[in-house]
Amino acid sequence: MTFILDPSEPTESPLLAGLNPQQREAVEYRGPALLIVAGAGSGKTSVLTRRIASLIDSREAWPSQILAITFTNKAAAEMRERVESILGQASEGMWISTFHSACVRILRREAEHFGFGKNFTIYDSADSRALIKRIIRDLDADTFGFTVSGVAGKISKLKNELSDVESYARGANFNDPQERVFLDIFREYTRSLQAANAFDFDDLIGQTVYLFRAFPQVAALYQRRFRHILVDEYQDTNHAQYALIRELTRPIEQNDLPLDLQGRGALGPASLTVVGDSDQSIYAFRGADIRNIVEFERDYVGAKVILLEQNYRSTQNILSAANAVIANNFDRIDKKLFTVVGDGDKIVGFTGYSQHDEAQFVADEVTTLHGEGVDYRNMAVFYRTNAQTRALEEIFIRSAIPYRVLGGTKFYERAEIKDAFGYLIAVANPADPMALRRIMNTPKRGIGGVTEANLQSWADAHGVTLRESMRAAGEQGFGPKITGAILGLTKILDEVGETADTAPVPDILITLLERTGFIEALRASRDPQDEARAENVEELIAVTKDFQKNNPEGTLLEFLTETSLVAAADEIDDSSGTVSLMTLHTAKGLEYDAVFLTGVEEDLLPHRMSANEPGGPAEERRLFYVGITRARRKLYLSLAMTRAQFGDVTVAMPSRYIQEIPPELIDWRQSPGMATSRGGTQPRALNVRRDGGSSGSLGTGSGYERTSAPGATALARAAARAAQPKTEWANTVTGKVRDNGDLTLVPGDRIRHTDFGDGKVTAVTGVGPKSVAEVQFEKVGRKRLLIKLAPIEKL
DNA sequence: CATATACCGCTTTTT
DNA sequence: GCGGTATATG
Repeated sequence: MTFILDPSEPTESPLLAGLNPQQREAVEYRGPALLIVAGAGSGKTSVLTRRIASLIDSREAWPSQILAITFTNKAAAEMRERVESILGQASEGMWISTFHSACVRILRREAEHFGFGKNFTIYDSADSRALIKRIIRDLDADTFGFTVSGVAGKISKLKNELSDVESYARGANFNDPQERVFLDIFREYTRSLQAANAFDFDDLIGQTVYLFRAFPQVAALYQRRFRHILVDEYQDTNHAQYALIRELTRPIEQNDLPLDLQGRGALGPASLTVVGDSDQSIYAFRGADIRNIVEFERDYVGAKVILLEQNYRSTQNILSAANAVIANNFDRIDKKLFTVVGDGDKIVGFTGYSQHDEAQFVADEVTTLHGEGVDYRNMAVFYRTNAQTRALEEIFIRSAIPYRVLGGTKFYERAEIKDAFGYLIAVANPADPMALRRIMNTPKRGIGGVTEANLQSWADAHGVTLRESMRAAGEQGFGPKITGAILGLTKILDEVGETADTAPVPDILITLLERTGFIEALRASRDPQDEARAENVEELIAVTKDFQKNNPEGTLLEFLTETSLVAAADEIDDSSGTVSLMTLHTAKGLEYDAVFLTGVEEDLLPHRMSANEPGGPAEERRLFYVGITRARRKLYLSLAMTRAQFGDVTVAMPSRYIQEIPPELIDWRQSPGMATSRGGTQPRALNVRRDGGSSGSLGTGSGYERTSAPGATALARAAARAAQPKTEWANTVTGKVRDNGDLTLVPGDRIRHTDFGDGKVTAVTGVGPKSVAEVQFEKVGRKRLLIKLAPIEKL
């Protein structure tokens, strides 16, 4: 974040140095409630950190009286660092964390008040779905048309509204068999979580609210502790989160205080600061309620509102585009971002013939920018859906561009990693049957589905947990081999479990994996993929060692908590020197010198699925707006004319949002209007109806003349599909991955690339499978290629 | 009970 | 174009 430093200003306090008047007021204002309406890039993080620092610096608050809620753990860590660097001291006791992390912390301390243990498991969405799937099967609910995702979505929605089984039942229509069955599922789901000593993601918030409401003396504990509460990204809070803040900012009832503190004068409500921008609200789909911010002044009477409109991040061209786009959302308070840094470069537009072509454009620009001195870590590629990464990754690998995909969080989703976690959870929380089921027969021990079901029904009949049923396997008439296998596993879990609270996490994991032969089984397997799986598990061991190094006192429970609550953006490693690839949602709150916004097409952005939802297109527009405003200096908008979905090719149309940007702000390298299905140069789609006609051609053709391309009209679609082999598009890149084995190249070699044609190697860097050739192609210029994977042959 | 094969449905975004 | 599930076979 940069600030304009005006040397003429008195520097009365370093806390206020370089702030504009509104920012300054946001730091200094004192009162019960403050809403900071902060446009994109208006320096709100700096304002928040300085506000916290100033509260501590002036002795108005101890660090331990501060609770700051951020959207990601990474943002929390950064905020803590910055507060500490301003104050020049550690700020012990300050809570800066996400909603979910803060609630876990509270719940671990207080869970025993209402029938949970502090060692509860956190079910991620995959766990929830697995449980729901089981319940649907057990209740034969699929015959009523219930799907796992449907039920999961509905339950999540209800929990975000703080509904539980009872309150839902009160309003339910029992004449509707569907509703009765849903209620059964919901009830069973809730019961299962309770029995498993587990919370799902939504429970973490909802149950904390329940805890505060049901146990006022517990609430008073936290109301008394947190005197200053600050919430970032307030526009994306849902009802449960809103209620949580509401509970924490309640005046404290005298008789809820411990006796020795009663009668020592009333303690008013904590002061609340929220920061948000309704134009950046992009989580309505998961229950975020924009009214939380719109109605803040009504909820907190006497609240002060401060507007931050000056942008310190982007060039004026980027801001003008952003302003123009968001102005199309009616029903918003008009707010115009401005800057004093000047127009900057134009936005660059590009239309590829396929998503590979588009990806190649992005890769080429990344390489060019890198050549101009822009570090890889200052570039990011955004997209609407995770599926879009495939083409980008393919091309990036071949172009030898270091990149990282955020939020695929593939690692923790891998089966072998979930299995390893299954062992850890089984040790930490013996009541959890889901973890147990995962590992019962991994590695293979001959305990199959039938045995598992028998163990479960014995458990149900005797009213005990699955784990206890396993301990009693000897009484259940299994064969000697199976009984031995069950008891053997139980013994290992029980013995390791005794050290669960004290032993270092890597020791626990290694002991479990060794005694169960988990890794050994993977290594011994003849499936070649199992070797990679074994390596992944080794990687997990490294992760636990890392954790223990950073948290010498860290326990298994803390490790499990930390790994359950990672957000996509937490994975960014600022020192890594890689280009970041992420969804537009993940991009919120981040900023980069150069931003590539890809797939700006109808049905993708706005996404097809959002079309029918009320408020859908407007939310998609905010998403686009968020993407644009992440860019500091260079913004690229790209799209493809065809996109492969489900394997076959579909025609894509430029997004309506592109038209909302004043044309003079965009420099089209290859405009959507340049090529049509009929092989002509009719303007395509932009400002044009589908039946042709002409007007508003954007950009002027330059260099790329196509003889044919997939069609833009419905009529042309069939013809395009039948007639066009990909190879006819000279600028496209084939989707094949190949392996050139040990092919070595030296400068001077001539090569032929399936897409780029002939060229001469000018330099070779790197060793072994990572060696990269720099090639001067005759037609398309200079490119970097990963020798092992590029579709090339030596001439 | 484990392994191999065929098929279906699906993909929006996330803590 | 994939991953998960249902089915058949050893």
